[in-house]
Amino acid sequence: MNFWLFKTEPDDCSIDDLAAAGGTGLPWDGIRNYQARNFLRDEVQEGDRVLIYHSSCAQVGLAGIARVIRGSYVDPDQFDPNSSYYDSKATADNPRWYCVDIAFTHKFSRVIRLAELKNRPELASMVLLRQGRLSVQPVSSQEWGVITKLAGTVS
DNA sequence: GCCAACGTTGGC
DNA sequence: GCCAACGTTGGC
Repeated sequence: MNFWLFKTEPDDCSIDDLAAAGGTGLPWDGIRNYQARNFLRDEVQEGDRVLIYHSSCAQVGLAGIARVIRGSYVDPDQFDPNSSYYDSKATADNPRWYCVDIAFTHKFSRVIRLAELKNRPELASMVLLRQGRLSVQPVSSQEWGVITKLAGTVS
């Protein structure tokens, strides 16, 4: 069982949207970055836990927790010319992009702000703080522990 | 809206 | 394979 952080713009899909989707969860699709794709395709597995990060919004930071309920499968949007995630170079025989399904588990009682994460020496090595522009990234079990403690959540 | 930091593309 | 030009992410 591994830990991850997924970024999302809450205007697009927020922790509340995930909660509204219930146990069926939502496909985490539209990832079009190779490094993120490789994590999704090769490493993210059913049962893994996911921190939900809200980006490009008023309250940037960690909003809650989800669980992977379906491991990697081919992202169908890449074949749909009407989708903004369409990729003309992807074929059924040779798909480029993958997604997973996740379901809501927990919403933090407050957003743990990016600034707060930056202030924590224990979190200095978080991928989030060291590398920009990566929307799917690993989280260590130690970092997970620090963060859930900050959130006042045991999960 | 600005802009820094990165990723991708494409000419050579 | 290098690297300049360009596009995107994402905090502020």
